[in-house]
Amino acid sequence: MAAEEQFDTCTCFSPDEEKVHRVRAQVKVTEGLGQIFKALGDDNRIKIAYALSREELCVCDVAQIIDSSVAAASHHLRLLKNLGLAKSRKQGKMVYYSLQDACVKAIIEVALEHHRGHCEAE
Amino acid sequence: MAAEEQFDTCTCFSPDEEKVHRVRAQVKVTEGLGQIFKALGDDNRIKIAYALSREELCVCDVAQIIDSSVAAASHHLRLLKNLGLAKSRKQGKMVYYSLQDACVKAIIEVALEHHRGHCEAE
DNA sequence: CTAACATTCAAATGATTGTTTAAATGATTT
DNA sequence: AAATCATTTAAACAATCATTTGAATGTTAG
Repeated sequence: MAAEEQFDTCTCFSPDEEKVHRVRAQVKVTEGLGQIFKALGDDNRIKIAYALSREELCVCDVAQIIDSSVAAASHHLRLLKNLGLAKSRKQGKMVYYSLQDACVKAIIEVALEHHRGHCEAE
Repeated sequence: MAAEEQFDTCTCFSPDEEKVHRVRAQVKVTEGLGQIFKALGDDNRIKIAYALSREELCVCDVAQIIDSSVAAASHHLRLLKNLGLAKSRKQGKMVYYSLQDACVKAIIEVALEHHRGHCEAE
């Protein structure tokens, strides 16, 4: 019994082999999608994103809202912008940020709905 | 000029003080919301979540789909379950996982829509 | 009861990531 | 032009998190 040990941990291959291969192919559409969630998966950045869904804000405002240094706020805002979740507008020395589009707002709102428990069970 | 230096980095306090305080209060509704996004913000877990939105799967299936060890798959599934994003059902020695509700599915779908670029600009 | 199997658990390692600090842009005002 | 201010950048540090490994549960079949 040495040749069969090429399968290291689990032997439940045959029963759902077809299913596994099918889903494995479908799952490829999520490529790169994780970054969007990763961006919103920080306590400070979800605060920022929600704040931007309510008002256009400058870096300094954001820093005060999340109670952080300006550098940290700028860092988070740049990340959100680079991922296409936020956009910026320069006016004088100030830079104003807002959400990229209604779709980003929708993501936050649906997640909030789930978080509040207002979801039909399946 | 020593007394004024209690403000460490930024002096733009007065112009939007009211705005900042208002948004700072609104932002509190996002408390705990970051965890949901953090859960979906891992490349393997978003794959798992999307897979579960398509089919009910056992731990072993999931491990093969994301090409990981069974222990790692189990770890991710438990995390999704603990956060209320997935649910499980035991049948014999197997444990079958699926998404918690339609709301979780909606979060993924809206995010996918944004990721594909099918979003009305603001 | 024993053996085999799917899953879970727990500790340790390695990699990612958020924050801090200090310096550097870019823009306005005097 | 010099000084001030908002923002950005970069490097260093601290903290978080995913994965691995090996062992432990709990379930079914012989």
